[in-house]
Formats: sequence, C-alpha cells, structure tokens
Amino acid sequence: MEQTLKRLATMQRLQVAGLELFYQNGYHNTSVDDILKKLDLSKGAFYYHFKSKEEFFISIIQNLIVQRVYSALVQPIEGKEDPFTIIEESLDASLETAEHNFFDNGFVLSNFLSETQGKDPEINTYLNDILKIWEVALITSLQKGKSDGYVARHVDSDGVAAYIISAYMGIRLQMACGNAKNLRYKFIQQLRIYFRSLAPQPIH
Amino acid sequence: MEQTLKRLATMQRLQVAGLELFYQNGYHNTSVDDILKKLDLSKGAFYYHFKSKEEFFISIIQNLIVQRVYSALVQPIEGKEDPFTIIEESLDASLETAEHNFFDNGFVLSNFLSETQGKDPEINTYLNDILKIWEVALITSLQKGKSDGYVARHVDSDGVAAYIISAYMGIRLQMACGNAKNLRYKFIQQLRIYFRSLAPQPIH
DNA sequence: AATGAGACCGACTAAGTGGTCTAATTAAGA
DNA sequence: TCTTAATTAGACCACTTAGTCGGTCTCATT
Repeated sequence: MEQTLKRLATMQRLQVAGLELFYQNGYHNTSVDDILKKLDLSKGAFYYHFKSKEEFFISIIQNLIVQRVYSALVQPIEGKEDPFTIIEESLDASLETAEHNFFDNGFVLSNFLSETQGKDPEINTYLNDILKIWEVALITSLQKGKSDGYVARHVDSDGVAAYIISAYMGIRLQMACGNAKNLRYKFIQQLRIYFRSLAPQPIH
Repeated sequence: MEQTLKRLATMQRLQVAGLELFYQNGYHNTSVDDILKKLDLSKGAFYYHFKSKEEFFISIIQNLIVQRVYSALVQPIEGKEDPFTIIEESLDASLETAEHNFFDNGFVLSNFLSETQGKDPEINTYLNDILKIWEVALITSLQKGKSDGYVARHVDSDGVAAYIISAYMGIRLQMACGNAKNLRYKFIQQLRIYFRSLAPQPIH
C-alpha cells in the first residue's frame, strides 16, 4: 500500500519532469540522463519503473498530455450551448495562458506530432488519438449547435472542426516563434469573422 | 573555374540530400553520416565544404528552402490582382502536391520551426525570416486588393495574413498525419467561406 | 617530370546514447 | 530482530554522434 504510493509518486515525478524536458527540447533531443539528472535519480530507478524510453513517453502521453488537452480544449465545450462563443472562449483562454508563459514552446500536441510523424508511428498514433478526441468534441458541439439554432444548417461540421484545429495549431506555432505580441488578439478577431459567416443568417 | 564547378556540384548534392533527410527524419534525428552514406561520400568531403552541421543546415535553408517557399507561396501571388482567388489557388496547389506526395511530411518550414524553436535560436531566426517573406507578400497582396476593390476596406490585413498562415501550417500537419483524405477539399471550402466575408459587401 | 593546390578519404577522438546488471539500501511484516 | 521484497545506485556495454587530422588522389601549370 505504502509502497504502491511511493511507486506512483516516483513514476509521476519522472513523467512530469520528462514532459517538461521533452516539451522544451524535443523527444529525440532529450536523453534519459537529462531527466534523471534533473531529479537526482539514477538509471536503475528509471528502468525499474519503465521498460524503455518510448514506453515512458507513451505513458506521459496517456497520463499527462491527454489530460491537459482535455481540460483545456474539450471539457470547456462539452455539453454547452452556443458553440461559436464557447469554442472561441476556450481557444482564447488557451492562447492567453500560452501568451503569459514566457517559456511557451507551442502546442504540445502539434509539436510532438510533427516530431514523431513518419519516424515513430506508435507514438504518433497515441498523439493522433488525442487530437481525434478534440475533433469529435468540436464536431459534436457544432452539430448540437445546429439543432439549437446557433449554427447554420448548411455548415459542414467536419470541415469547420478541421479548420479550427488547423488555425489553432498554426497560431500556437507562430506565437511560440515570438512573432508579434498581439497575435492572439488578431487571431480571435479573424476567428470571430469566420464564425459569424457560419451562423444562421437573418432573412431579409 | 573547373574546380569551382565541381565544388558547387558536390555542395549542392550534399544540400539536396541533406534537406531530404532532415525533412524526413528531422534535423536532430539525422546524422551527418546518414547523409554521407546516401551519397557515398566521406566525412572529409563534408567538413571540407561546411564547417559544421549547423552551418550546413543554414546553407540549406538559405539556398533551398527559401527558394521552394518563394516559388510555391510567394511568387504566385506577387503583383497579381484579386488576392482571395489567387491566394486560394496558391494554397490549393501546394496542398495538391502535398496530397499526391506519398511521403509528405508536412510543411517544411513549420516542421523545422517547431523543431528548432527554443533550442537552436540561430537556425530559428533564418526560418522565421522566410516566414516573414511570405507574410509580407500576403499583406501586400491584401492591401493592393483594397485599392482594387477586391478586399473590404475595414479588413485587418495583418490579421488575415497571420490567420492564413496559421491555417495553412495547421492543415499541412494534419494532412501529414494522414487524417482523412478529403482534408484538402474541406480546407479550401472553409477558406472560401472565410474569404467571402472579407470581400466588399454589396449594399442592400 | 615536378609542383602544388583543390578535393576527398577514412581512421580516430571525446562525448554522448539507450539499456543491462549487480550490489547496496530501504522499508514492511514476522 | 530477522527475513524478504521493493526500490535505487551507478558501473558498465555496445553503439552513435559531431568533428579532427594526416594522408592520398586528381589535374592544371610550369
């Protein structure tokens, strides 16, 4: 019981530190030793809990990344009405935390996706699954929005979802590259214009 | 004279092979030896022409990447009228070549940007410069479009440009991850909707 | 034929890399 | 207190990395 707790604690410490370094320097550019050095742990500890670096990363994806994406981008829009407003708010909030984080390195998911795509197919799959969760949440929200009269009937929910995801991933990368300070404001502005043309038009 | 030609030929062979591997496997995940093996060349040859791996990559950026981005995304819109149509066409053409390329790994520029951002500031700078060229071309085109009556006066050209870049970078990443086949079609569809709301509205 | 510069070879180094293994330490239960 | 198992230390292994360096080859000029 007590042991199990300690085990989980050490594993979590490793995962948190691992994610931080992977996010900062990239998965391939971060060695297991780097992580261990940061925590004053030894090789033995690491390979006692995880059987390889890859499996370790996958555990991070499934424990930490999935949760962060969910709480930042999925949960806020789930079950709510008025999709455009609520989606805009969730994106704006995410951009705000990114903007105020001096060490922002872009959107976790898209960073790792672009690093592992092609090379590490297994890892890539797990990342894609998370993206899919977000996509489904967006589509569901938009569809519900049609019934509720917030979204025009003719709108292609899949297409809109893909477009939102694209735009968000792209803006996060640009923000991380330090291109202009008011990027977030501009982005939300354009998003709003786009959304407006997807709302039901008053007949005249 | 004859020597100079040979020198340039070898350098270019190295750069072309280097870009291909860097693009496929990432900069950090590709060793100098990998490139040399591909060309049946030796360490000596490489370090005779380039003084480091980093300088080598920078030369690739300035010789090859800048040119590709320019000819695919900048040149097609330069000096032309009707920004929305012409921008849409250039993006669609780029997406088409990407779609038909079985080994597509995403947008070169955004891949390298996300890999080097934070870690390799010098490389990142050169990549950002290229992005800036595209951004300026977009803004210029939009501004000219205002004078020519294709773009509504109230439109924020900077914001629109940033939004276009974001969306394109994002969709390329999604396409590279193999998410759905008709992603390109959907994307262009949404882009068109967005553009429509930026055109001057007929008075009624 | 001799020279000398440009281009290239490939063994070598030093610093990592992921991963293994044994021994030591710690903590729990009897 | 003794035993036993969970946990951690850290030396070690085979391999890869970027970069160096003395030497070799080619070939135009003398």
